[in-house]
Amino acid sequence: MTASSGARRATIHDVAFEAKVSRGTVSRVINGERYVSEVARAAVEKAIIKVGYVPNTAARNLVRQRSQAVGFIVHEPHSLFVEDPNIGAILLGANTTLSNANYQMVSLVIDSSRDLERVERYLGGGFVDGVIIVSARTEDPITRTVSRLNLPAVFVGHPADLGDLHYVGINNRTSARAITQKLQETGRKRIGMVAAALDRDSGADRLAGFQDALGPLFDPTLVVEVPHYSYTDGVEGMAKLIARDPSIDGVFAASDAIAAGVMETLSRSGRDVPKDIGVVGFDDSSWAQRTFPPLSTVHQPAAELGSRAAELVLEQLRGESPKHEGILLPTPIVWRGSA
Amino acid sequence: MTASSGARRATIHDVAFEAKVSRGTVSRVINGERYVSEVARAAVEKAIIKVGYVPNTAARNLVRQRSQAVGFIVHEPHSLFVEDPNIGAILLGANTTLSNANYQMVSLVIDSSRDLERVERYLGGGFVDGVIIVSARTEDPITRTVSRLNLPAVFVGHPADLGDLHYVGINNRTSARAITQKLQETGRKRIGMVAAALDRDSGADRLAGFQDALGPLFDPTLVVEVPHYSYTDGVEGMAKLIARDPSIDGVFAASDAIAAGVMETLSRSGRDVPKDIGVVGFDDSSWAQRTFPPLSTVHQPAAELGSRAAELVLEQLRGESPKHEGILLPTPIVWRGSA
DNA sequence: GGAGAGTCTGTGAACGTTCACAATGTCTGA
DNA sequence: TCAGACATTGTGAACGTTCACAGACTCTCC
Repeated sequence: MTASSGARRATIHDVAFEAKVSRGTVSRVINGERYVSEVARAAVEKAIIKVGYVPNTAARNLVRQRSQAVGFIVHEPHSLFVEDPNIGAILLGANTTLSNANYQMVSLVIDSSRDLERVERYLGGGFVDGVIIVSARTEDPITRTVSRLNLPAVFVGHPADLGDLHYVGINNRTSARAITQKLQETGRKRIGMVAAALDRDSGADRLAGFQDALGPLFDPTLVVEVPHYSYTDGVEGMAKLIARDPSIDGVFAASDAIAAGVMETLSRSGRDVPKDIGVVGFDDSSWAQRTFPPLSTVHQPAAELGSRAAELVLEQLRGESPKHEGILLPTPIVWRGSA
Repeated sequence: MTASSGARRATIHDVAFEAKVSRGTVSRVINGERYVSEVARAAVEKAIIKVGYVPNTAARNLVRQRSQAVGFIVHEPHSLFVEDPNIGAILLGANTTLSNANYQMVSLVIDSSRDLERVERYLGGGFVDGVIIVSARTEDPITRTVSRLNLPAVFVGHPADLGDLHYVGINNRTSARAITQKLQETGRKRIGMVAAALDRDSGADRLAGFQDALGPLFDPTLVVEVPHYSYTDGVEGMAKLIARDPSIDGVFAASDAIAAGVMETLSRSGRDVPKDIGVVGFDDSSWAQRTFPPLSTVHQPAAELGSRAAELVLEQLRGESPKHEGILLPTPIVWRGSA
């Protein structure tokens, strides 16, 4: 109950009084412990409903010395956090799993070094029992922070210097190789790539996979690097690619948003997709269905990524040390009309 | 500190010992109260840094009888919560303001009646001190719940039956009228509308504003109703509009996402925007810049909506009763190339 | 019939704050 | 010089839980 509300909130004492047992017994019932007789349990359960008892989180957290909260740390510009459907889906997946386990999720966006400091203070202050970290880079200061604090952590994606920290991700390299091969099988000869976020493991691995697939045919002039996985970067990247080689007939875009931008540029330059040129993307986000024709892409199980990350954190919180250091989720190819 | 970490977390006692003052004085310094001498204050501040003290939220919340958290309730399907850039921006604005005031934000999505029950339990359990409610409908059960619990609440938007509950929003009706008039001024004669979400005040008001602008020229056959503010609804809505009157030369789409769908259909039907037909949207979300040509639309200050809502909740939490029952934010028209 | 194991229950202490109150000191003005 | 106001400080109690421990009871088996 809030301060403004008249009625006092029921406590464990009220339940104990109502059920004619002690605090201890009520506590045992609430926490599902052994050593409670059937009649006591029934009486307590009835009393809980009668007085409308809900445990006080603050009191419980105080004595148990934890916060019952998990931090969801996104190391990206604010705007991307809002727009990127991928991050949104990861967040939602994590949130669902955590709240089912009665944990609260606190989102923390790091957009500046001031933010970083604030987040580190927050983590050090014991406001969260564990963290899920999205889109960390290699040598990310946040990685050191969680190591130092000895805070149960799970990364979505896996920067190179993760040490023995846990992660859940996908194999960007083999997935990129697979979809590039599929694109080759449609008979394309001059295949380029709009690569992005090369400071992130995901970006670098997608490029590597692309190169794997092409093998000796790989031509570095047909690779354009752009900073972000964004629509506008796709628009500009494709323009450069066309300028470099107008005869290009296939493009692997490092993300669906980029692919949407790529298709925009292609349509403005009068090229027909997929007749003149085939386009494939990566993520299978909501972008993929907004393009025309709909995009062939790699399905990234974003929501599951989030919920598996949450599970790994919960395992550590329960004191189990997860069997796997990292989990890689499968990434089926979704073939639509764009290639 | 976490249970797994060795070092004990510093408490107020450690600070008091270090600064050679009492608990009470430390508490006064932390909470910025009067009646602390300069020398005591300085000693305490120094000690806090030395021992690395961070207040324990659980203990504080326990004695103060509050949770220091605000619920962010979204009454929409999960998927919309993730995709809709508007809701995302509102969320971000609210989150920023709340965390600056040292409040935590807890997102709660209501997608089913089971969710509703869970959320009501959560609110009744005192887990939040206040709530921000997004996209409630008229006669929404959540409205009754917050009234009953006497929980400080602020709505984003204003369903008809809000009573004396506070809200922050925009004037959908006058904004819709203004942009429709602007579209008329470009010389269009046959103007239609793809209306959406008529069960929501926003949807109904946008339609009303459209009708206001057209006055006697209003022709109900040129209004198509679709369920959601979504891209695919825009695609289908425009197809119907063309079928009803192929000579249509102007469209007001109830949202930017719808407008993007509308433009997709127009491009497939071989119509040029803005030469053959002018299109205007509503929201000024990221969609508006993804279309080609970029969309003329009504700017909805989504982030500010969120932060103002948060401010209103915080005011109530401080015991002030806000001066205004509702706040309406200005909505400038952003004129780009689509009309 | 008594030892020992197992089950069930109640109680005091602790978690780390805030808050009201009492005690002390200092200043001001008559 | 002293009353009263005001500033400053310390202390005990309370917030609502959990947890360890001790005590009581009930079996089982020799």
